[in-house]
Amino acid sequence: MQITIHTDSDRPIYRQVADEIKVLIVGGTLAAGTVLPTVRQLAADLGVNMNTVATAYRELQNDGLIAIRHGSGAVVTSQRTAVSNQRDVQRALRGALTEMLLAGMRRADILRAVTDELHALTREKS
Amino acid sequence: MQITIHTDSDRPIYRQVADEIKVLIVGGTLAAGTVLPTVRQLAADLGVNMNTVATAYRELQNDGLIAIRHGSGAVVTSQRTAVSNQRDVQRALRGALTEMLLAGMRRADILRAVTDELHALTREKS
Amino acid sequence: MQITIHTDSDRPIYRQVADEIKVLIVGGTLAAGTVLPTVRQLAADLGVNMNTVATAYRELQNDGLIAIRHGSGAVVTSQRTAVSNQRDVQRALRGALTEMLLAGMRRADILRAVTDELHALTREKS
Amino acid sequence: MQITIHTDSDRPIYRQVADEIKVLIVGGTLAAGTVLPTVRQLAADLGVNMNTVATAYRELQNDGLIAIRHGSGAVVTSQRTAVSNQRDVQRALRGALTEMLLAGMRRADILRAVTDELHALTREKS
DNA sequence: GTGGTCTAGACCACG
DNA sequence: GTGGTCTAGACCACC
Repeated sequence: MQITIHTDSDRPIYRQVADEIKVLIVGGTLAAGTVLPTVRQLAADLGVNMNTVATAYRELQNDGLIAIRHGSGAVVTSQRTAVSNQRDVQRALRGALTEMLLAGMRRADILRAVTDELHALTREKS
Repeated sequence: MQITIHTDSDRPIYRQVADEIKVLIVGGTLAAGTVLPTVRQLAADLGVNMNTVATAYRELQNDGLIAIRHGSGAVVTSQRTAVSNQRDVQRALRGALTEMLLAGMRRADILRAVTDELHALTREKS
Repeated sequence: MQITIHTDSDRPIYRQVADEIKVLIVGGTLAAGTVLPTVRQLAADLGVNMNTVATAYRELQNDGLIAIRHGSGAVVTSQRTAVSNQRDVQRALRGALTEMLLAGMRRADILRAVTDELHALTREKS
Repeated sequence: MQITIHTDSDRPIYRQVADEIKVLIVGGTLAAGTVLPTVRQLAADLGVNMNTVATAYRELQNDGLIAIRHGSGAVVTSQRTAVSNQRDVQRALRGALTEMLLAGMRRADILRAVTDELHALTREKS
């Protein structure tokens, strides 16, 4: 499971972990029935605290995307196609565009940045 | 001033306020020279503490979007003096793209949403 | 950590703290990776409120000089990630020159002081 | 009396006014015995509040540089050659240089900026 | 009356 | 235990 976290970001690590896994599930890369690594193992892989991964898994469980089986890891349970609503999307998108416009970026710059970052994000998860 | 905040959101209130005003300025709704409500006034309107609004205003001032003059309120400055750095841009962009991926949007959907919103934002500015 | 503040000064305490740390970082006394004291610790040392130190740290974070990680303190980042904009530069420079003119220094005195101090600052860095 | 103030600066207007006059006196442009404009007139010239100019004059009086004569303006009284101490100078200079180094400016850039700004400051007052 | 700053204390998110 | 945020209230600088 290829996950990249940015410790220097202001987004909580547990959320980065959860979000990356969510994207994989929603995107179909992780099908229902797939077994996720144990909390302990993923924590070791990422070099983060076990609590952090546990929190991420708990969030995934709350979203109904995985089932945590005591002693035997977690399993992807859902085929949900969306875990974010339109309002959040619009707010985030508008904020990002505003930031880019403030940076003096032109339409072409913005579109290029979007495709680049999109490419980077989805490639990391392949 | 049309600002709505969500106390139950996980985004800090001061940031919600700052971001909303930022969008209004970049969108042109708040033109350069416009006088913002006083800290106390806006705090009363929103039902939050004075300091919370003051923090939001300070952030806008650091971004160069408004000028705060002791004893005489805050005014919107020219957008040309504003600055935004690459870190802020990347952070916002990455967050927005993640949000869209979580909504189950595919590459084409995302690009369309970006161009649409970009169009909407810049059109408002005229 | 050698920091001294002057409560009777007209410069805000949080800015004094931030500026002193900034000089230490740029001068190389605080190298990248160095862990700063916790907010509570430094506040206790200086005899000021926690929030005051937190404000100073936030300013340093906004400048990209330190990275604050929830639950695990603040560390000095590489100077290369730091940013400073033209406004800050001009403001500081104008203030310094005015101060020197008020001290009765003439053009030659000022230029010599600048080169001397510049030499001292960059030499410390090695 | 050629005085320039920057309302967008974070330095208080009254201090800008006071400092500019101080520089003129310390620099010898305004000799002892010279009569300053009335508070009312200078306020009108600068487009600022009368209180602001009055505060500036009061500071000059406290520094022993001028004498305020009730009803007949203010007169330069001193030939003091310095109204700033070495500690303030060093602090301001170090802060400005730190800011410029953070902005990525090289030695040559810094020296040029200093001479440029110095020229601008002293020319304004001729 | 305006914003700036600081304090004290509280609660929460994070690791 | 760490930092983040918010509140309430106070005092000060500024205009």
